[in-house]
Amino acid sequence: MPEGHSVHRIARQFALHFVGQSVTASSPQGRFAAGAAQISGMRMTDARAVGKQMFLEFDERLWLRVHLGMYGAWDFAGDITADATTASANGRMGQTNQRGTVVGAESGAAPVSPAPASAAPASPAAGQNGENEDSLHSIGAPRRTRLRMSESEKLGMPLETFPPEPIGAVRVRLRTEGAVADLRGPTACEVLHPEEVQAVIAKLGPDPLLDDAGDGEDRFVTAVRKKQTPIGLILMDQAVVSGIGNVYRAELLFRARLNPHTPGKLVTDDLARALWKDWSYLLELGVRTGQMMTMDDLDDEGYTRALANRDDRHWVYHRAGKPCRVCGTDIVMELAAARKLYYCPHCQA
DNA sequence: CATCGATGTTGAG
DNA sequence: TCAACCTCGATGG
Repeated sequence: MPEGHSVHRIARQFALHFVGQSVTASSPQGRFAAGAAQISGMRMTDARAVGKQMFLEFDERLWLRVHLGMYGAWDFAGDITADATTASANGRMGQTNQRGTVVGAESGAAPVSPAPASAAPASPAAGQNGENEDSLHSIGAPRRTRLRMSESEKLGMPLETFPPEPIGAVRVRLRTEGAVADLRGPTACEVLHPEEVQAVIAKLGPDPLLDDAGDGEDRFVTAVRKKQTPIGLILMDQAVVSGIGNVYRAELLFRARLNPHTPGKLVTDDLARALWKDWSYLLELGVRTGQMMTMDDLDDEGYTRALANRDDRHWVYHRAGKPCRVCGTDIVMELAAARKLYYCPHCQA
């Protein structure tokens, strides 16, 4: 379920609270007993996200690969910094509003001109290292609490006892002295050796958070413009670009005013580059705020509404039959590769 | 309380 | 192309 931004946030939780610690691994559900035994007692040495996949490294170069798939989720509990502040003003970035195209402008063919990720001003007390983790720390000292991380994040009840009883079918429990992470419902969960991790990553397209400084954009543009496949399908292809899911797919296409059926070959170089830059922007925004906010440039009222209502966060996703926010035309939904694809037939003609 | 649908991927046919 | 995987929030009665 989670698209790329959530996985990066989960990896960040592990980096913050587990890396460097000795970890006890178990499989309360039983299905991962053997794998858990392989890594239990080792120190976690790294936590990384690549697109929708997460890799946790342990001593002896053993890696745990996790893909949450449709329903997967991690529940954290214990002395963790629950990042609940993201939905507040903290998540509100400077709205570099040089995108007349998106707000209410009906300027048809104007390509996306998203603010580069780096241009979004960090909030006042931004950390050094280029990391913007103020939202993680702003809540103060770690609290003994629960935090569910799937497609959305929910703060649970404060903890009475530690560790808490596993709830439901927990495939893996990772535990340090002060914190617990429970994994349920993943599509993939396996222990790998470094070469196997490399093989998985090699098959993945670029992730803007990892490849932005390198050749990520060029790899993306080249791959897109080589294909006859409709761009609406290409954006979902994890071999072309990592981390985009059904929501970001629809929203990126709308923001670019690009028809989903356009063959990759016919997407101009400029437009392909704009798509990559917009994905970089939205991903960074999603990681920073914990929200899939694909309509930026909202006024305070709109922002409040968007936070309250999931349905007010997007241009076209999940809005079939509703009027386009820009031109009023009914948003269309059609199935593409068994996934629901939403777009505005007028703006994205 | 039962049913539906979902922000994903794989593998069988 | 489609079922299976597997969980839970939203929806409706």
